[in-house]
Amino acid sequence: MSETLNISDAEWEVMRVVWASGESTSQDITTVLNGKRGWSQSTVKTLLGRLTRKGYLQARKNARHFVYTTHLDEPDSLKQELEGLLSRICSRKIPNLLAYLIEKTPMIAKDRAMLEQVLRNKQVVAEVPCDCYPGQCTCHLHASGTILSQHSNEEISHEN
Amino acid sequence: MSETLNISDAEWEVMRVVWASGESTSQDITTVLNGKRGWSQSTVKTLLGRLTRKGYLQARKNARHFVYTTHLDEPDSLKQELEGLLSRICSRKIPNLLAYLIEKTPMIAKDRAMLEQVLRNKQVVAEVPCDCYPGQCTCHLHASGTILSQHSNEEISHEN
DNA sequence: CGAGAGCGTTTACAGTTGTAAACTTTAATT
DNA sequence: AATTAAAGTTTACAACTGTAAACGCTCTCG
Repeated sequence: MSETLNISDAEWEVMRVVWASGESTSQDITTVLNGKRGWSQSTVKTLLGRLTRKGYLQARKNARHFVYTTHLDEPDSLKQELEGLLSRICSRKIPNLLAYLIEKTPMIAKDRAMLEQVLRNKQVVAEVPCDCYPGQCTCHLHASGTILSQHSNEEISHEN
Repeated sequence: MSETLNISDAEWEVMRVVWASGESTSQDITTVLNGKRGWSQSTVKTLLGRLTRKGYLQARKNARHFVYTTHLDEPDSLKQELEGLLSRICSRKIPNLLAYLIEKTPMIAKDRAMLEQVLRNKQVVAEVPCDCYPGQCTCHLHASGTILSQHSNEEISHEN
């Protein structure tokens, strides 16, 4: 339905306030972000405008003022942003990345137990296919026709 | 030493080619990215220029042409980009995010075993502190002075 | 040695982002 | 009803991105 979610860093700061309080006035948000980032009311208002235009926030008229709410879910939104980043590397390398994340994330015993449980239930496959475009991953080095010509002695054909 | 790594999506496409082949000429890269994204030689050259200026790529003069290399490590670079995203949510919520990532990442048995091992070795703490700025996380709702003023009690909910 | 091929550099240009001032509309107060 | 304060809207503007054409230097081939 929605296009790819696209929330900038500054916009995310605003979203966090809305997510935290459920409903926020422009003033609420300004108070928080002025404290955290020193932003002026103008800045927050611009961000609110952009987020509303993008459809990520709804402005509802309250007795005196506008109240902003969102239909977006915070963890879901972050997941979407994560997808983009994770697609930057070969899917075969992602488990290693996960290992790193697990190592560096502080957690309590319950978290660890939960993750262990998830892992225990995890279905594995016989082989994870490399999803990279040839020439962007070493998985393809041994593949048949490598796109790259070995730049050595031969001169190059100029296509167009 | 280096500032926060900052590689845009388009630049990353170029980096991937260099990472994959170790050494690439502008032409190598153009070939790959023309195939994958339809980019012209000009586009690739611009990107190469920007990456070189940022210090992410080195241009070394070979016999006839330039060869680009990098000192950056691909997984490390991605980790750095990930940090930025992960700092968008409360550190207490990260384990749940990890659970999601584990679930959705296809892996082979060895990967799962490796992750299980990592988890087994994982040190846990008694409590994970909320690292959010007050007003940006519900962890702070019960904290003493809430920054946000409660806006009026009367609710106007015209939800559709 | 001159011409063309190849490659890096400069310039271009629209769209997004970060930050904010100025302007306008609306609602509360006197 | 006029004034004013608050909130939304418009305008601003530089930096960064995505995409690419034009320009210029150098190396190689004839």
